[in-house]
Amino acid sequence: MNEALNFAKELLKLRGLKQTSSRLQILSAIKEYNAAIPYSELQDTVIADRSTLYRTLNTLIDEGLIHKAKTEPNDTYYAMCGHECSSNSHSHQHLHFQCTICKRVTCEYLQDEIKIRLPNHQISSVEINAQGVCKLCVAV
Amino acid sequence: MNEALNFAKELLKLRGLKQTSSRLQILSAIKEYNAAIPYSELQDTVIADRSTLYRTLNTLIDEGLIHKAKTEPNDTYYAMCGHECSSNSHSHQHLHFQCTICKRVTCEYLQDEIKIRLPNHQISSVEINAQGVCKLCVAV
DNA sequence: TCACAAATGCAACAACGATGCATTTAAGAA
DNA sequence: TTCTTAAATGCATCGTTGTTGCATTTGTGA
Repeated sequence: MNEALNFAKELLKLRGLKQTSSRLQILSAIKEYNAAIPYSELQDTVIADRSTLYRTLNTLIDEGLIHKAKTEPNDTYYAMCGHECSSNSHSHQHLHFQCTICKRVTCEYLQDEIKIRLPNHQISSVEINAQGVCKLCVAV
Repeated sequence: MNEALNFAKELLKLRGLKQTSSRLQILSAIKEYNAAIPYSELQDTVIADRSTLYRTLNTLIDEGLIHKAKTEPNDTYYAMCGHECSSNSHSHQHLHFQCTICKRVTCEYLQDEIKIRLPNHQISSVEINAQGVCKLCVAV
């Protein structure tokens, strides 16, 4: 009946990856968190050596299962990727939003695509981080 | 005849700040670099204790003289602010661009302003980081 | 030249992130 | 089910970034 765990197992099977303890724990934790999960939360939750945690996170990123979000001043968050990501390419049509009140970090998809042009530059990737007040905290 | 040093002195005088050794060194170094300067470069260049370097950088940021740019995966750069910044507010109508070839980080001002709207969110600040190939490396 | 607040150097500490190496484990083959 | 093997893990260790407390030094204005 552990929904997040089943999700993690399915996802690993689908991508042809080993179902190791740390992978299952990490993916479950992210799934259950319902927002980008802070590294410290993973550290507290996942039962594994710190080096294993880092290595596994990097593996999952390389495989296109999760991605990283950085916030000011210095925190790292992890979130699930969509189906469009793979070990070949991460393509994220979203930005990362951090609420200055509750500190939650979420992936927000935009209706209008953002085009950025710089004369004489070839832009290959753009990363957008926004800060403000989220819909839950606005209501208060 | 040291232009960058004179610039640093003038800037500090203009803002009513003490002309200390680390401030002058840092501002001169940034001015001379002609791009956002990596922290490691400051570390190698500025003759001061590491803690002084950090404290002074934070002071200059607080006073609105410089600002920080972060790049993937984990580097911090520092650049001059425009006149519009002060100890009260940093307002940056630009993005940070890092060339994947020469690694230089520059502040790039956009002609068309970017508006980002998220339903039910109050956005207070937006930070944009772009990666690609700069005009110098494109030519090669 | 003096006084004082501010800046500095030094020491120590914490967190993040990486790596080498021996051991354990997941998963497919026999 | 058992065996095999590559991959994953734990442990030890290292380096960098960033912070803080405290005694000493320095810049500036009187």
